[in-house]
Amino acid sequence: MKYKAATIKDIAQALHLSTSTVSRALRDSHEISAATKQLVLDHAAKLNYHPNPIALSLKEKKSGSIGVIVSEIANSFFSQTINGIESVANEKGYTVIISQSHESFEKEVRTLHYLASRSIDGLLISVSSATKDLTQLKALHQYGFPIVFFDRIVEDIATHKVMVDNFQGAYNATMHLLAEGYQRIACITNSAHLSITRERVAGYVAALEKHGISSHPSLIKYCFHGGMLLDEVTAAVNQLMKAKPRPDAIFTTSDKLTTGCMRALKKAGVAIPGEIALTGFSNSELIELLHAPITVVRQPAFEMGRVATELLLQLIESKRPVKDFDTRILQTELITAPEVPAKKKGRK
Amino acid sequence: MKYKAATIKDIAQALHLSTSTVSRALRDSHEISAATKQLVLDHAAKLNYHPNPIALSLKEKKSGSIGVIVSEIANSFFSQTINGIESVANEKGYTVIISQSHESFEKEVRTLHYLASRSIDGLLISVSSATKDLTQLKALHQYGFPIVFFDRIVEDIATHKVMVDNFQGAYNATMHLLAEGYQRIACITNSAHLSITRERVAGYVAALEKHGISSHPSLIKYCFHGGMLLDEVTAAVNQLMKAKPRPDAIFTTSDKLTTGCMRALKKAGVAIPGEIALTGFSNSELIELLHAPITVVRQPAFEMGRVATELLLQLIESKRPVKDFDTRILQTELITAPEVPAKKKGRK
DNA sequence: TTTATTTACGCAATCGTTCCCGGAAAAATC
DNA sequence: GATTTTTCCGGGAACGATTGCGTAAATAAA
Repeated sequence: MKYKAATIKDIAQALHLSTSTVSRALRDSHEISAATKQLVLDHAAKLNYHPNPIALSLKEKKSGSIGVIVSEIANSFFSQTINGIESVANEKGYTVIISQSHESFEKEVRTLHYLASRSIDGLLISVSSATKDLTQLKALHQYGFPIVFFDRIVEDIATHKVMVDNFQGAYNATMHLLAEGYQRIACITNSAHLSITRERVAGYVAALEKHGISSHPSLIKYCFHGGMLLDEVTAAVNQLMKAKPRPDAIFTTSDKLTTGCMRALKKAGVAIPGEIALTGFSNSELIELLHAPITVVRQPAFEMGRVATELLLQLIESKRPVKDFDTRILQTELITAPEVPAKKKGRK
Repeated sequence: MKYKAATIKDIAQALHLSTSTVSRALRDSHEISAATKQLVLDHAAKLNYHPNPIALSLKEKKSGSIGVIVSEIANSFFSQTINGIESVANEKGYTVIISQSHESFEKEVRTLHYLASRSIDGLLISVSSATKDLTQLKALHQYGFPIVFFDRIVEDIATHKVMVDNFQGAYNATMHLLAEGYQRIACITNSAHLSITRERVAGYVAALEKHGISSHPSLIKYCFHGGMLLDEVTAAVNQLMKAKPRPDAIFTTSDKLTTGCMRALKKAGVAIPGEIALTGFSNSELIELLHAPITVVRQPAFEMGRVATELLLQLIESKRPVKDFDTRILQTELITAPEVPAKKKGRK
């Protein structure tokens, strides 16, 4: 199916003009007479002419598109972030190309190569939970390629970064559980490679210590695949349920882990919050409809997307190499569950 | 921040060769000596050379990317569909450019123009609930531009289409409610413009008639914005709750409507399924975690994405104009709620 | 040795657009 | 009427890569 778009040359031939004249007429140059301009414009409209963006890109040495790599689109947090990214990008006339790593390092690297060779002008990335080797990213970065990290940061690479105050978010959530009287709080978290994992676990530990409770390594479960594999989460939950003094609460550090944990508990027949309380990071809009009303840490995902994109475009459009980089920290919000069963109150 | 990629010319100059020789060496042409090939390959690796896809696109007159327009990414059904689209596209070496209409006709038209002028090779689209004017789409189609419709079809335009058996899905869901003894079943559905609305409502009506129940227009509520506006759904629910003989069940025809309806019922303090039963289309993975276990119609979203993309690529890569078009109908699945409260059984 | 055939490479056009020059005709100035 | 200045437009290179064609040298066949 061949579909041939009209070119400047078509207009030129039809009107017995040169391509330069047509080009200038279309760009409303001052050195073209009003009569000729009108002629060209009319004919262009008749042919439904649109400048070929690919030819433009080739000349301008920029594609007008930015790449985004996230682990999963089917994740409230990321889809909200993408909405933020899209809103800024479209405002500025950029196209957004979204790719998913599905938490696989190999897929991430493939995607990275693919996007980079696809002539995108810059990259927004939240690394996969499996990412430990940074050579590819570093190479791209040292090459002068504009990259902005969001959510899951890579500390080693000097560029703009946007994230939430993970420590504080986790701290608040844990403090909330402690305030409700829970004492033995477990934590199910992501791959230990991730910046967000370290920070969120640190916040959790700090909250416990604030209450004079020392954190138990056996109560912190790392899920390498970040909740992508339900089995992994289920295993973590089951191990926790078998601990000698059973934990009375679980704090989860991501969307998939929160819902995965809930799924595992439901399957195991453990009542929330009757037998165990649950609190975690989540941007799902369905939280309030869940069978167990839980308190969640919500991230300003849309805002994060906006900020990251603004920084990236700034990087792309900067005339000279940018040397000092921003790290923007946004605040999370603790959305407390509408009603906490009375029996739980004043448990301490 | 200028980032200059190595070109074929750089290699040619460094090695005192012509660009043609370098190009042929890289493409492993038989008319280049093994020695020269090795030289070129080595130098290309050293410079981290990658062919400029934009230059290629200009020559080949194809961009190697396809556009996708959906109403919302943050919707389980669409994000699953996109995963299917991505899987096929990537297999075949195509890039996917995703855009959202947010159920706005204006945004859809803007996006359409934008994508079309962005040199995509083809388009996959599920039209917005607000789309009534088809001139833009028709123009593009008559122009010979490859388009495949999925989910929300446009009947007037002759091209490949992929959808589920909406009639049957709705019929099954309604029959399920009837089998459980519900008699007065309302329906909350999408904009009346949409193909899926007509078909699903027809399935609902047919099931009622099968049981000798005539459908009441007052029990069918059309939400123009397709659940994007919670207020609209809430209003519909509230009206239904005030009907003289109150309906004892609601059938919803889309993801957003199902959860929106549940939200409205919860706010109104109406118990599900105690006071009213709910069944509807939904691809959300959180359904089983909701406070009210409901039966849902699930669509093979991933599969739909795959099939639609295969058809589109077939259209794009076809040598001559395609004249006869496929309409693929996939089957839905009724996922019945795990346990239905006994009191509801044998209500009739 | 002469002719025919490979082998191995360079030249130049092409894709669609922009933009630097250069220049003819018209208009303005002296 | 002669010169200068505008006005308006065309020629051609450039962006990065591919490819048909031409051709020198090297090799094979006569």
